[in-house]
Amino acid sequence: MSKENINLPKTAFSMKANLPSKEPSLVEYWDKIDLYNKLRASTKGKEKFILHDGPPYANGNIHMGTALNKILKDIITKFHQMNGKDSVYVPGWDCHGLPIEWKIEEKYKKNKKNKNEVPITEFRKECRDFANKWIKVHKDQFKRLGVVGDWENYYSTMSFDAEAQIVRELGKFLKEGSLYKGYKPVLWSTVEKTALSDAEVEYMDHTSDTIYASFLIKKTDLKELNDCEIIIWTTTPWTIPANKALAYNKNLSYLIIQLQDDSDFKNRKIVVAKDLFDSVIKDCNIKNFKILKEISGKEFSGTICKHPFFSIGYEYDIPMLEARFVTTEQGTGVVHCAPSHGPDDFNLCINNGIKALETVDNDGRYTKNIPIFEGTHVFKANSIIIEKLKELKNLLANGKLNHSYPHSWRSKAPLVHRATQQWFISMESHGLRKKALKAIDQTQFYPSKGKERIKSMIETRPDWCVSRQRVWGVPLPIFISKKTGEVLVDDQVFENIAQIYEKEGSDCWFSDDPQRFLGKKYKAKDYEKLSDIVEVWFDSGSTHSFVLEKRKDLKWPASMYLEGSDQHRGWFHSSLLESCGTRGRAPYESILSHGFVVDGKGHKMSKSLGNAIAPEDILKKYGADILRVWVTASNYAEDLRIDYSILEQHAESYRKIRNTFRYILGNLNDNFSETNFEKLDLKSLPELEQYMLHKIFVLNEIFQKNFKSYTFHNLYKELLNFCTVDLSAFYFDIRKDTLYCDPKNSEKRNNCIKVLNIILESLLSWFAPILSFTTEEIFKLINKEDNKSIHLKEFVKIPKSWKNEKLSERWMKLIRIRDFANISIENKRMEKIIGSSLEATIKIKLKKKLHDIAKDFDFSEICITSGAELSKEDNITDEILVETFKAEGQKCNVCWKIRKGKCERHG
RNA sequence: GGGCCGGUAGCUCAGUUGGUUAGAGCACACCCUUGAUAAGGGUGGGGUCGAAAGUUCGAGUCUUUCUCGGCCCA
Repeated sequence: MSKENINLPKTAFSMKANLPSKEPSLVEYWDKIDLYNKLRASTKGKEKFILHDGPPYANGNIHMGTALNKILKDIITKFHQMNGKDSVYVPGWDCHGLPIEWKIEEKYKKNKKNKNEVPITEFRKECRDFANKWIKVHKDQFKRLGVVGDWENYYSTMSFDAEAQIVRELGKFLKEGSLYKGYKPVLWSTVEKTALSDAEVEYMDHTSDTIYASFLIKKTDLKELNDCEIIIWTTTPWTIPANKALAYNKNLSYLIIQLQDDSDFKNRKIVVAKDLFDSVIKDCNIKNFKILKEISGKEFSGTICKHPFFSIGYEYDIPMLEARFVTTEQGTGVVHCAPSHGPDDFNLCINNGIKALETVDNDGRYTKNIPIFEGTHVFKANSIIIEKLKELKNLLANGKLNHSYPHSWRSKAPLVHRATQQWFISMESHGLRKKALKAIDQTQFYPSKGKERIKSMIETRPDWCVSRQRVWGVPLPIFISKKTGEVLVDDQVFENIAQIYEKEGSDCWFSDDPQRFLGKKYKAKDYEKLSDIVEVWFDSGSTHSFVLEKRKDLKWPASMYLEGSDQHRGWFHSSLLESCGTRGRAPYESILSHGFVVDGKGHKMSKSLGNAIAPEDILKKYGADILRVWVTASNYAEDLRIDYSILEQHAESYRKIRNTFRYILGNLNDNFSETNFEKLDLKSLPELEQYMLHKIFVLNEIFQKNFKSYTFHNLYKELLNFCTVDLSAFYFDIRKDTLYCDPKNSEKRNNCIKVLNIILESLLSWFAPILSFTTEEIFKLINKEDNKSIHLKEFVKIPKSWKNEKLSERWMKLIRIRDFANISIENKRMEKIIGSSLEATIKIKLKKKLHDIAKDFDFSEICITSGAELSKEDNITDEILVETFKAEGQKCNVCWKIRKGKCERHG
């Protein structure tokens, strides 16, 4: 007998995956067979599942976070598709905004070209080209990950119909009256010359000048305060000229102190909070002093001070105002208020009838409203202000402080608060906050903690500032009457603008005659045309209107929005507000948020730490399916760790899965035949096969449960365990004998082949959304027809009849006996009495109860030994006792079993 | 600095309403196999659950503080 006479596995499915070189050809294949449209056709008319793509910014190569995001989206889309829904995925890109504008400006700077000399439409064209270029790059990178979507008809926020629809959406807010003109301090970058959104600000350490300055009391109701000086502390001396008020806390105690050191302040009386007294004394190096009196903050009421620059033209009154935001964390317990330069200051002043003026221009220079210092840049003003205070003897002390301070994320330059004219959507005027909170309650969150996160943000957020003083964006469609100062609100005008944009885009707003937009009803000379653009969060917040609503293949609201957890403040947030403002509900039914990709130690990835991994490198080394395994096996509710050792581990489990497939394919000789699950005659199968079908039934239940809760990492673990524990180490190992050594036409072998077919079909469908490439590779091997794909299949439907708890319980007991046998065999193996388990014969002693269950089974088969004797034995300590002996006799050349005399099967 | 979330074996993850010696797979060690072979099988050693304190008859599971990490905000 030789190897030719037994049925050894044979397959074209290689053990080595070679994913990096194999995967790209599968991407081509999907393109070639037009998989996306085939998918649409295959589920036409079925219930839709719409995962609306959150648009990535069309700039730079994708990073791990993007890869994670897209793979997760693809997995979910495929799951729903295979679950029988029409699961449509339309990818999109976010295109407007500062980062691209900045890139183009940099290019100009390199070429020594001045941006202001370039026509605005030309500049915008370059921005558009830039975005288009990156969309193309991204598209290929996403496809390489195995992501299937409508790549030919993607959406972008800069498409003409998007720009048109954004105008219509803004029109709705204008018409309603919730979009209003405001005058508020915003964080302003004097480098980029623009206001920045929250997302564009980053906090970094910064060393500021600090000063203790004095404000002489001019008028007070408390006689002890006469001739006293209020001391304030600030880290922005340059805001002193814009000072309009002082804030105190009525719940604090304050001290009046007479200074006695030899200095400018000798014998002068100062006032500071009692709790901060020690730190002020220390900071200002005060040695000799006398505490004259302790007063309550309440007693400041009605007090008026003089500006420290009173004598040089700052002659206005500085009232003291009560404010809760004054604390004793640092400073003096009195806060200097410049309404143009801080939100707290602004609110306090406006509530007390003090208006903010334009004190600093776009470039960061003092305006004419700042006497003496006009034209000075605020970043150069500190030393000048400090000198002037010193000269006027109103500087008690100065120093430096290193603290966290807002910077531009792009230029890294420090920012300032500056009052500018801006356009806001009110959270209150038309109940937007209330609507949004209600919408959150009606939304399903995965994981559930996302709900509280976005809720607390909506509860406390201020009005939405939607204007930007830039050029690369959708222009605010606003005309202001020169006569009345009123905003023009007319549906016909908005629609006219929208229709123009639909044809040619929004560039024309900047170049064309305003009359064109106004139509015949109004005269251009009566109106001022705004040149602000809409902030980009409004763009992306409107995607639901120009993608979900406009496309016939989609539906509104979306079934799901899926992004990183930072988008609770980003896209989830802006989409919610936009949609609640215009349509009264969220544009999504559910939200799935994932954590961030961090390195193997849980630290964030950064260039400076050198711990970042590029998706590109992983694709080259391992392939996309390994990356997809990493996504699936990780718990996205938390941060996701990745490094090469983690990937190596996932690659290892991939190999296990691949070999599981390979074993099946080998024994089927790549001849797959589909089984009618419902018609399968269970009774005709051996118990072991029935048990495997039961296992498949149970696994399918677990699979469905985890799919519905989107807990893919648990699902993957179950699949992997099935492959390793139930198949490789158990079923496959036991059935090798039958598969290899029984005749091809034997009933037992055929039954096993039947089950292998079922296992193959099940595993393929379960793994298809995850291992999109590998399952397709296998599918192509076993399906000779052209133009087919595993992704066009549905998940297997497992008949309830496969469930057999009684049989399962029985087999769990048999497996326990097998475990005992293995330990006994291992002992003999360690003693070098036997090598392979087929060299052993075992004697199993069982107590009656277990014996009754086990007596009809052949344990030489279950334990892969040459012989097994079963006996009833009640005099044993354990329930089970297994003894192993060296099998005696001759080894059969075919099945390798050792028998005295001839082999029953092979003679 | 504030808010939220998290820290269970080397790795990825389970641990139901607090209750028997904390689980799985992978990795590791040793052995076997050479008819899944750059594969396969068996056995085994690893955590006291980020740290401390507290509540309780009893805590990975509740409370507080601290620490580390992440996200968001200032």
